[in-house]
Amino acid sequence: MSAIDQTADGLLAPNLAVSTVIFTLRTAETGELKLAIALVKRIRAPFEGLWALPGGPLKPSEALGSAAARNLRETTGLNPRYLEQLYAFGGLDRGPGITPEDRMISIVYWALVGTEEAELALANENVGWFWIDSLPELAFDHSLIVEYALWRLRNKLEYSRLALGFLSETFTLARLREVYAAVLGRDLDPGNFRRMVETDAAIVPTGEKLAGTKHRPPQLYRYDSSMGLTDLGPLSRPAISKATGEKK
Amino acid sequence: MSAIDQTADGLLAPNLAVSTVIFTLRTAETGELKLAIALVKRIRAPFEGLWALPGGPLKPSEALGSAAARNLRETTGLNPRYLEQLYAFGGLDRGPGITPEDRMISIVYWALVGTEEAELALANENVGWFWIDSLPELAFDHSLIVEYALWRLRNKLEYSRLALGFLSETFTLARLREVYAAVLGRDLDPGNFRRMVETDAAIVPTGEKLAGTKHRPPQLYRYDSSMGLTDLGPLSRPAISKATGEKK
DNA sequence: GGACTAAAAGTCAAAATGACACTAAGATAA
DNA sequence: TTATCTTAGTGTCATTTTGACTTTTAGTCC
Repeated sequence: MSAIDQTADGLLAPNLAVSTVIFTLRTAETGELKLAIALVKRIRAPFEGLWALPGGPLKPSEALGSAAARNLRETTGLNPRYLEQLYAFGGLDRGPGITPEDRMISIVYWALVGTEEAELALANENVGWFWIDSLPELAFDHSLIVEYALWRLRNKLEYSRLALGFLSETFTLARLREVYAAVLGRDLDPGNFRRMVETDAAIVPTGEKLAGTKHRPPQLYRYDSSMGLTDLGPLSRPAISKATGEKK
Repeated sequence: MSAIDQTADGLLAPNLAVSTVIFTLRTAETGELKLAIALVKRIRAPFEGLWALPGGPLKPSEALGSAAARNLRETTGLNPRYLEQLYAFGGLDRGPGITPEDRMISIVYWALVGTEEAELALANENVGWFWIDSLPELAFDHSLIVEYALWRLRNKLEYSRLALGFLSETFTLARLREVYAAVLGRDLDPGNFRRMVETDAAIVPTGEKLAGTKHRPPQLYRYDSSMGLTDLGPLSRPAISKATGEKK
């Protein structure tokens, strides 16, 4: 049961796993949107009984991002709206009682899933959503990982369209503003927020209004998905050696 | 010589390597600073004879960042001024002729080394500096990796103090501006640049001036290193499971 | 002393930002 | 039928930030 094996050239190959921080927004009892993540309960040592990030080993002929997406589907039954690599954690101090022999390299992704879908996600005694502001004790160094993922999410939200990853096809500006408020943890001025969104060519009015409110009916907007939620630079292109570069 | 081995639980563990994109600035024949990276020549298949990023396997009880720093020392004889994880590349299409059995996961770091030190770095027929704007054909998907590292460097330069990673203890504003120009590939207005730097409390005048110029002697500045070159968020803290969190 | 060079300081208009006030369009209550 | 409530949507204004540019300063070189 050792996590380490001898490779052909005499070096020790540490075990490799892919985990994902899955964010969603859910409606709290107070009626406001709140940020939550998906956790699974560990059913074996170490840290048996504690909550941890969903994850698993990497399959032999599986790309890293595919492994994260598969894992997300298997634990929540959902497809991510957005998926990005977060960081590779491979320190030797990833938890008390972890010896260098048990050493584990985790390639961690983070994902956004829609508010509506998240309600339908499978949840049982071993899988569940947890409010980001009141997480239980987590296994390994997963608390740090979640903290870092949250930091990235908050940063990116301010200079990208990531917020749309939480919403469905059409939405009102008030709803979009709620997303920002929930993630950033502070309210935004409605007027200034509207000005900001209107300068973004990727967010366009549908022409229809949302009926049934007890006040003036708001305009519905749509996201022009040809523009992408964020700028990943060269990584958005397929990975091809410019050298002998054929293949597409 | 297979790159894959059977682990105890029956899964195949892919080989894992750590590579680094090492940036420096060097003085070109024209006298201006230009961005360069360190490459090593491959002495075995695949891609034998082509240039590649310096890297090597991860040692059993070595942290990922330590492996990158060690590797940097071994290939250039230098210590990095700045070192940050870039990305984990683990796709199945990392180069022509690479089968799923040869699959390799590369955890790539990027580093900055000082302009002065870089001149002293070891260079022979198998290691050398290459101008970023005229790279040779690279092995594997290393062209993409370099492109991505450059994109990150350029982005971070604009909202951090990373430029100082290329310079030594004291420097003039003109020199610092040269660094920006070299990395970003465009000139900056001297007046506006000065205004920007002067709002940064981490860059302070030493009180001394640089003599020997054929014009008005410029003020020397120093970097207050208590502030850090960039904000890495929660990752700047030591990784400790909040759970049973002792250890420092 | 005059020409030359880059340092350093200053000017100014345009653009972006933050804090508000005001008007519009519906539902609901009197 | 009219007043009230609530949020949508528009408009204003002062402050800050940004980019382009001018002027003055302190040295070297001839």
